[in-house]
Amino acid sequence: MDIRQMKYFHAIVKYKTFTKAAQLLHISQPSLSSQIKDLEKELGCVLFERTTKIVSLTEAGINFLKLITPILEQENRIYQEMEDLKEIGLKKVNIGILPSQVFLLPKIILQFKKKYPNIAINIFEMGSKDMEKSLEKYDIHLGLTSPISYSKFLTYLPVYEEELFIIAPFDHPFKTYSHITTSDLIGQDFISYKEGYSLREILLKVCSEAGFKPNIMYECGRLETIRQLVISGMGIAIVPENYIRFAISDKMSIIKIVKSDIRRPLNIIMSKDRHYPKPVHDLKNYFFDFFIETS
Amino acid sequence: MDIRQMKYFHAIVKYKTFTKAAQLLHISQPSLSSQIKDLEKELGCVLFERTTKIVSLTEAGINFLKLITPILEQENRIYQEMEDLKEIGLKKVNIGILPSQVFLLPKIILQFKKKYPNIAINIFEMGSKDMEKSLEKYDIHLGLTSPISYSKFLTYLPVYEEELFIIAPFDHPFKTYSHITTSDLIGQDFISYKEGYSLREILLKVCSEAGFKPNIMYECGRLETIRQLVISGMGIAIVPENYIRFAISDKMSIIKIVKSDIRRPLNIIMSKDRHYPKPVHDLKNYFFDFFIETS
DNA sequence: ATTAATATATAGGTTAAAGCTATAAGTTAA
DNA sequence: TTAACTTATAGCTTTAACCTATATATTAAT
Repeated sequence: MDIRQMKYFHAIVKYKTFTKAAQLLHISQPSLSSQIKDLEKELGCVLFERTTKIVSLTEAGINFLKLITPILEQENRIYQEMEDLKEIGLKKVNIGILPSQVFLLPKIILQFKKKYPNIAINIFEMGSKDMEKSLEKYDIHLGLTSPISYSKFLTYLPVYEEELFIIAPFDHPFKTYSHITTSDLIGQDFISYKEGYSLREILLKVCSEAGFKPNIMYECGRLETIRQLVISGMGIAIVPENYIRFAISDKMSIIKIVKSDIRRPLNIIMSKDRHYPKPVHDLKNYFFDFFIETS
Repeated sequence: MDIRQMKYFHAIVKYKTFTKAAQLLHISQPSLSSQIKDLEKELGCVLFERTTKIVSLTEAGINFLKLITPILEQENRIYQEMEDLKEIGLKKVNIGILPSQVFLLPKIILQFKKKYPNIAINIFEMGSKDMEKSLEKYDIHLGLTSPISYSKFLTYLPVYEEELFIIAPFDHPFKTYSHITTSDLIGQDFISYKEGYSLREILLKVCSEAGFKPNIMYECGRLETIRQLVISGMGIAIVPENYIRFAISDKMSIIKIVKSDIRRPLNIIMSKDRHYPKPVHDLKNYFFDFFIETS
């Protein structure tokens, strides 16, 4: 099967005769007949009921018509989109980012937009696991993440290591603490990120450092939800430095964790086997510089 | 551009080297290189960044990958579906029917299912105009309709002529009438089908017979809505015989229109230039017989 | 630095298939 | 019966997909 044959078939459906279709396709009528014959042989069923006066579609032909239509449409789209791409070079940059880091985007995006006003930035919020998958599927150009595993298809560029904090309800005993050590956390109820998010791994690591398993009351994928649950008194949660720096912090206590070696590494991750256009590299560097400046 | 080339491209993406991909495709490495080169020339952009050690996708390559994926998927589907069709011959029959006639379907479908238990019947309710369009697009095999125009691509098989009735609110003066003549309708408020439905044309014809233009209070596409509006006292409506025969009739008055030559013709319509399989012809005959039996 | 290994690209010839012209065979309408 | 129109067949030509052999380029190891 062949797009060319599909187009031939389509033309016959449109013009209702082989002869007319062949003319419009700029091929001879015998060639067209022969191609349709080959196609029918390959599919194992007759597509047209031919008489000398009229050509009609068989049931199989109708089905085939319905099946090839999206292919022909998509083929046209390919030519158009590749043409667009040639002119602009790059239409949009897709970036993956952890929910805890979205707050630092405005500054970076502003910087990027100044240099590349015509390139759109698409932001995809997701956890560490999904970010690696998205990169491998070429859905995003680069990601800012805290890796929980390492893929050989990706490059990991460390940019920062975040301190960790505890957020607690306003009336929680922790409100009087100036800082927290890991052993203070024993016996507390926790709100945690779900599987595939690095903060979950961090929580487990921190607790295992103090020698206990955390009592996780609730798991979710959105930082805002965690904040609401903490405020409402369901438990305490671990959050990273950048969340504290940029998020609204009223109605809850924020206490730093000290005397722990555990930090949350932030990496920019990119595909190894992908050639990136300049704007993407620039964006990567803006991220990198941002962390150097603010640390 | 060519599905074969798309498959070649896809294989290189998958196996990351030309040599490996060529092996899996059962062609030589130079042939594969040449094909990709041709493809790149046609598209006007480079798809791979090649070094001897690694092959990486360019931005254009990523885009191309995303664009061809649906085509490759659809191609597989074509082979599968055409294979299925060969075995079963016909998987489903699509019929178009007027909303006013759906009530007579159960009996006909039962009859059809007895003979063809493995063929599904898809029912599409629509107005006369849409039914002709659907037939011409091969979306339905046959339609039961009351034609408001005649297309040279369709065959029209008259099967019945319906009497016409008026439905009116329960407290409407018509409730005492044993029958209605067209002149009785002067000055009434009407609920009508919208453009493209034959009952709208019928209403206009009936009123013009009595020499006036109807005052249409509300237009809609669903018979059930019309019934509700009539019951709630918004106006009266013309309905055909088969609606009266099979629909629930409480909470409103139903009065026959007499001394009018106007009937509502019911036709089975089919494509002229389409080869129909036997089950469709049988279904057509079931419709035909049904009307002979019940008239 | 040199060499071995491994990758893609190029050159030139072979083969398969898509194309052509000419003509046959079938159908409809005058 | 014939003229006009259709699709199908026969046989040849041309295009392009494919091959092998070899060149070129890069990496890794000696």
